[in-house]
Amino acid sequence: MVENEVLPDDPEVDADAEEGDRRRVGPKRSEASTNAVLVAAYTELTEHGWRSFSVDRVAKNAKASKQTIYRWWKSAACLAVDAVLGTLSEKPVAQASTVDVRDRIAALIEPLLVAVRTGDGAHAWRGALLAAADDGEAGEIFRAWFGEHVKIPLRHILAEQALKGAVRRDWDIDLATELLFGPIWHRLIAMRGPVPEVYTRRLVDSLLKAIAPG
Amino acid sequence: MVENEVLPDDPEVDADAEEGDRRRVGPKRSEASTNAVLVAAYTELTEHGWRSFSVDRVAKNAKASKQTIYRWWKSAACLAVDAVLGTLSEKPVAQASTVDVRDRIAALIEPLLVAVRTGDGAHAWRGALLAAADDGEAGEIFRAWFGEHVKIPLRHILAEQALKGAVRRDWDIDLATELLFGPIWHRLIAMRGPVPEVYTRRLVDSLLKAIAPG
Amino acid sequence: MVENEVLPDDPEVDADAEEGDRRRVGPKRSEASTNAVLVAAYTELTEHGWRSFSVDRVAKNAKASKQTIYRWWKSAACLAVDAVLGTLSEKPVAQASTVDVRDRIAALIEPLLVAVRTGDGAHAWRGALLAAADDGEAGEIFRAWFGEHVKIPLRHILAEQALKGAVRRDWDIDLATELLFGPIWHRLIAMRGPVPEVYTRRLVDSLLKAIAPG
Amino acid sequence: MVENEVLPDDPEVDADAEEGDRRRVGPKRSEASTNAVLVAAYTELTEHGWRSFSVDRVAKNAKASKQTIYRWWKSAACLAVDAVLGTLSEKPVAQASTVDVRDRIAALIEPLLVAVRTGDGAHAWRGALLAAADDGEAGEIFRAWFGEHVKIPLRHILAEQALKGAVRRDWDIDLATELLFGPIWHRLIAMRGPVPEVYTRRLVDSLLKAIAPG
DNA sequence: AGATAAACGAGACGGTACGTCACGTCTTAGG
DNA sequence: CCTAAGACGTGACGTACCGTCTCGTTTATCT
Repeated sequence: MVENEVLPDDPEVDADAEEGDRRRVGPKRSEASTNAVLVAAYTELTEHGWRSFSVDRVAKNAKASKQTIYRWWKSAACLAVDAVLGTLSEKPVAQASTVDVRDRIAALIEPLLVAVRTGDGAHAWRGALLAAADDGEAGEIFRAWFGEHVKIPLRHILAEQALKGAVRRDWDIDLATELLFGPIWHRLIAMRGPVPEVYTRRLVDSLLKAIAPG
Repeated sequence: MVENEVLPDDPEVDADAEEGDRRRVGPKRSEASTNAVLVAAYTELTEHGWRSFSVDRVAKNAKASKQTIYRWWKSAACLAVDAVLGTLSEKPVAQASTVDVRDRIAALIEPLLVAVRTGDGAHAWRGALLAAADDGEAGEIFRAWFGEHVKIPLRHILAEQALKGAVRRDWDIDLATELLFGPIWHRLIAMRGPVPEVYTRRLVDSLLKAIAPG
Repeated sequence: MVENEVLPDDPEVDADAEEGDRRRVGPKRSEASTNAVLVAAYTELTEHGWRSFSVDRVAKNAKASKQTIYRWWKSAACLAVDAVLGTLSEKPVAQASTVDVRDRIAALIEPLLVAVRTGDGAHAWRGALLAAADDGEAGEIFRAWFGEHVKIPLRHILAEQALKGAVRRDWDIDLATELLFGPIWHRLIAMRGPVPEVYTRRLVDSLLKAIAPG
Repeated sequence: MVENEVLPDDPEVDADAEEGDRRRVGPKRSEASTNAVLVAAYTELTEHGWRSFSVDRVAKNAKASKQTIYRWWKSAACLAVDAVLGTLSEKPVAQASTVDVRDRIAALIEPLLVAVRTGDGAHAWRGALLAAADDGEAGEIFRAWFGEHVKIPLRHILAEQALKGAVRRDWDIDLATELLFGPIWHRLIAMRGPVPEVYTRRLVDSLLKAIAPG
């Protein structure tokens, strides 16, 4: 789950310091409220899209106060991005390098492709994308998630392939990610349509062809 | 220039009807006003982005009344899309089939790539895309333009190549367009950044490799 | 009725100028809306008092928008004062100097005393007073009204009496008004109670005694 | 000092009951905190007036928690009234009946008149009055104080004068107090201005004249 | 010396209202 | 009949406070 980081500065770092634990007092962030807001925000995206995304409505549906929302999320856009990213599996399983490279790459786009298969999922993801494109902070959150969950794993995979000579020498991680995801955004954003069911193989093929050596 | 078609009633159809010359009287649409609105809308996109796009502000800056805007454009999104698309050259010159295929494909993306090279252009195009993604009508306008100026020309080119055997038999126009444009959207929308200057060749190459026969 | 003056600058002044009529175009202020707001504001005062006076509620009850309220009144306090002062008879009839001085003075406080006789009236007037005391602009409006409808008439009356020798030479209009009205505010504000029914004579007597010559 | 009575239910009543001594344990009310809150509340009144009086701000400035404030004062209005009344001298010295009656009456209004001479004092007192007028409980507190420190002493004085025949037979304590204080409220509330420096004599004179026999 | 309980600072929470902004519609007067 | 100007009802914005509540810490008194 990606959020505005409010972590209480890593207590274990100085926990064994003699006495200097200057810990917060007072009530803690309410988990129930947080979850209700995230769910309501996701629903809001599916029902009203990004342009008509209303924090008032999210607050009402989550039985939360607007103040609570603005306390933990910098903007409506951040909330929208967070709500959608949070629905994806927390951590992609690190895959052994013996697995077929096609499958390993496919695993990076599969969760997203599954999510946008349904109408609601497509609406929500389109909304999150638009929010991330509208708002600087939300963009940061999205790109941070994208870097961690996509770019870094993909870089590992391709670096291995490069060692084997299966990838041209001047391969570029940016080119690779945009070949994998660009087509999805095209369908989702520019064409405003659903993303077809059988699509994974096509994307992986395009990528592998484009960066094949020779 | 793409606009909400309000050209009603094709005057020549019933002009010579027996006495139906119920022709419009009064002043015609003011060209000056139209242009001022389009310019103001473009500026609005570059300065405020799509989320904060304000028709009130456009009207004020264009010294036009809101009524005038709503008379000729169905929504703010339509206006935004129209304002941006209108800045592209009216008609791509139909190119002889003798020209190199790389250059002919490049000509389809070149105007867009040139436009988004500047910060303002990137903001404006990003805004137009978001508007088209937000709003059904605006999406139609965008896709109509895209079909006419990109998809049809590209289809012609690829069909010719297919005849020469330079393109695999199962080539698909949708796959082709999304390979050409997807990466641009990825940079513009998902990464919220500028699009690099030397990019055309890379896109054309990716496409040709992906649809190369064999 | 006392309001933020938006009078269209006295058109008859330059109406007969040859051509320079730079008149406003566009819709005029809606009388219906104005009245509905004033009524709702008065009711709001009687039902919730000044501290809990809510512009949102006034707007809702008047079926008006908050924008409309803020367009014509500088603040909630100004609206509250205006709503209450507007319920008093527009102009006190100018009275002949032959009428008994007691009655002429009584006529200055009678409308107010009648108004605060009922519970609602007392609540409303208390609210208006508090609003005028809270807010600078609202205070101006109240004092302007007070000057015009009370101080000036009272000064005339007392000046006449002074000529007859019925009033001491060093009479002071401020002293006079505060002797007449101070007791009312004491009852209304400090004691938070109603103002007794038979009260006029007492106030007039106190005043006349205090400024009697000798 | 006038406060919401939170006396711990008269312990001596049942203290010697057989085993009912369920006495309080734990820390007592913190005097430092109480004073800090009262000072902060007074400052808040002088700086923001009553309408914008904020308990949050008082708590922050007093380095107290809101809980502590709400534990000891029923409402913001009560706190405001308490903070202002607390600044007046605790007990007016009971004056011998040989002192001149003018001076004895003057002593009842002098502390207030001195307090409102400064800008801050006038703001604070205006605020306290408005708070007392807005809120029922705060009004009670104010009127209780007023009864004890003004009405009762004044009644004694006037009763003595009545015995001497210096006051008309139908004198009324309410009339007397409102003649003494009404003018002050008029200046403070209705005119929103300062109260002039030389004023005491005028008020006492008005009162004595109004209730003089004959 | 515990154990118990209240007071305290801090501050999160569900709410209500604020005053502003923008929406899309409607009204007026001028050309 | 188009246009500029702009008032209107609607509704969302992001902020400020409200009064209640939950924390963990700090006293004070009672076992």
